[in-house]
Amino acid sequence: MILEQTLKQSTAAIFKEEFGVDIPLDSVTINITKKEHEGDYTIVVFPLIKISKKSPEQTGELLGSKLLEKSGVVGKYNVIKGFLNLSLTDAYWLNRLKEISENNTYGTFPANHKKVVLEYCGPNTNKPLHIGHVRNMLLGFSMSEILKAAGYDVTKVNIYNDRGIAICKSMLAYIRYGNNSTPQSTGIKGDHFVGDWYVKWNEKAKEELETFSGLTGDFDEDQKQTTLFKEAQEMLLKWEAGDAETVELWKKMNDWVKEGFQVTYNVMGVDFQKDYFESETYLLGKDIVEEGLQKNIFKKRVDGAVIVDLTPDGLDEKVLLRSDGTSVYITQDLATAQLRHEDFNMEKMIYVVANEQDYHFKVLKLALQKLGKKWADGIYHLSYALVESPTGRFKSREGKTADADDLISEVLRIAEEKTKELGKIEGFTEEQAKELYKTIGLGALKYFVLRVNPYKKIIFNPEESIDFHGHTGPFVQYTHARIKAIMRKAGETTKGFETLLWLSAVERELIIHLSEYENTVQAAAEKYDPSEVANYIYTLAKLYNKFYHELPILNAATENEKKFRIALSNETGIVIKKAMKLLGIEVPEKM
RNA sequence: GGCCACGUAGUUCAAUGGAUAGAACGAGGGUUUCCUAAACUCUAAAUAGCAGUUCGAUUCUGCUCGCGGCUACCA
Repeated sequence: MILEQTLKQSTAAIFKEEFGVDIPLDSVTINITKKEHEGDYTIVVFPLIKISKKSPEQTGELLGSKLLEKSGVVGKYNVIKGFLNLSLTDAYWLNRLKEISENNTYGTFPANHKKVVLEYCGPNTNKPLHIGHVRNMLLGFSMSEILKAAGYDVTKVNIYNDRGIAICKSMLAYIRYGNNSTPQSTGIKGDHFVGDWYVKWNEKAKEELETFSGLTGDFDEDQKQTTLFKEAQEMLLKWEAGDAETVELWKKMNDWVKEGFQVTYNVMGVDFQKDYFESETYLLGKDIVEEGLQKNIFKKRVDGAVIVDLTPDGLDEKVLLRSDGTSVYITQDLATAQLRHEDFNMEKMIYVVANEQDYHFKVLKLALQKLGKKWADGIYHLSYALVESPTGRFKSREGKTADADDLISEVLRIAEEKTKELGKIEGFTEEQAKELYKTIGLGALKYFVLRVNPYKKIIFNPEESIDFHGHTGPFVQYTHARIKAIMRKAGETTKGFETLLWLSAVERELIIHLSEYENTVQAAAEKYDPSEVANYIYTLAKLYNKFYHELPILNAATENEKKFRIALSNETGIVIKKAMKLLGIEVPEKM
């Protein structure tokens, strides 16, 4: 914040004056004062004693007295060991609150005209979305909101892995056992419908394997012996050859899947401005490989495969094109990256992809950089850890517990149950009640996922339902609803307040925290980390509840105090709503 | 084997190299003639281990142990 900057500068000026030394602003560390000590901000004086050549206490005392004298905002100070605790004047904080509440775009930064392309979700079209996609979508969507607030021009894109052997397995099982059924005829959501045929294929392949002997026990390996696998491979070849019948079925099934996904996207509240399809890009990329060969950056190995040698960068040799001239995964990613550069000419390209692919993205970025593509510097892999069950990684065969749609309906069900238990829906229409369950249920789920730092794995126990108390989405939502109740009662007659007030500790803490919001948005954008925002909101809500409990608002002793507390409540409500929006979470007016 | 993450109360998560490591859930106690008790409040409870750098280390370095991922002409 500006204030911290000011304090640093004042400190530097004082040191210049007292000791004739220019100190770098970075050497002044300022923290929020720990609550067991008196003060708002704390300057750590240890790093400064080398210059002052005095004890930490003396240095702190000197700096404190000078700041008190000159800064105009410091009301008092105390020194404990090497820590200088500064208390700013009540007037400063009251004016700060005014400033914030008069700023309609508080927490949103002016447009910086930098274009960001953000890829997230990246589903396969042979099975429904699972809990990993949920984390991905929440991170991706939230990151786009945060970057927008930080001033970036964000375009969200999706990538569909819509080709390959897996989808052929679904198609094959459908042809054999599907009897021309459809999602419509069966009432099954499209992505689940297609996923069921994928499961069917696996079942049948296992049945077939029972007739074999001399297996390795590794299904991935053994399945290759089955006729079902061979047929799927044949189908893939037909697809690649453009066989009309195969392509038609493929399109039909892909459309079902995408319709199904769209339903989930809508519930989750996520969207995309552009879709990319591997089926359209998997053949591209050879030009880029050729370009690399021309420039002598890539090499053709004796067996004919094209590789990039990344051993100087601490990585390995990586194959970019098979010896038979066909593409591998990274070939198309090189192409897709190039395509997006041409489509958007972006400054940054963010990939929200699980950390299993850390290596892949290192290679991708390096390969493009070696080709001299400057825009590749803007590639950032927002890597996140997997969601695991207490017993380890969710396997698709564990089925229901990891399915995204099941997870969502479960959390909505719990929201309904708990809300009814608490008798919170008096006066709600059926429609409004449904809306509330959705708000709260999704709020719980989204917050649960987003409050955790992306690089940390999330342990999710499907046996224990997601919590609605404590450090949760509903807690924050409840705080917002409380504030709105106050605002409804306060009406319009209480605008503005005089800054001649004495602040209590909670009020002061609340204003300080509100004034940290801008920093939080910026930090979250810089670190690509929505959990910064999630943790910020929790502290804000927690402080507000404390304030609400300790002090009367509508029944405050004086009219001015009342106006001030209403303004403080109002602003807290606004910031909660804004910040929750950055996480893609709605907040209710009543709950 | 090599490379990359991670390891904090019983559990799930916090902590720009700074003070007595914060919360939540769970456990045990308290608060409702008072603006929504999905709240507030008190108590017990943790840095995997060993060295090193530093005035100061959960944070940086090295080693050990543990867990996971990557190590494909799969995606």
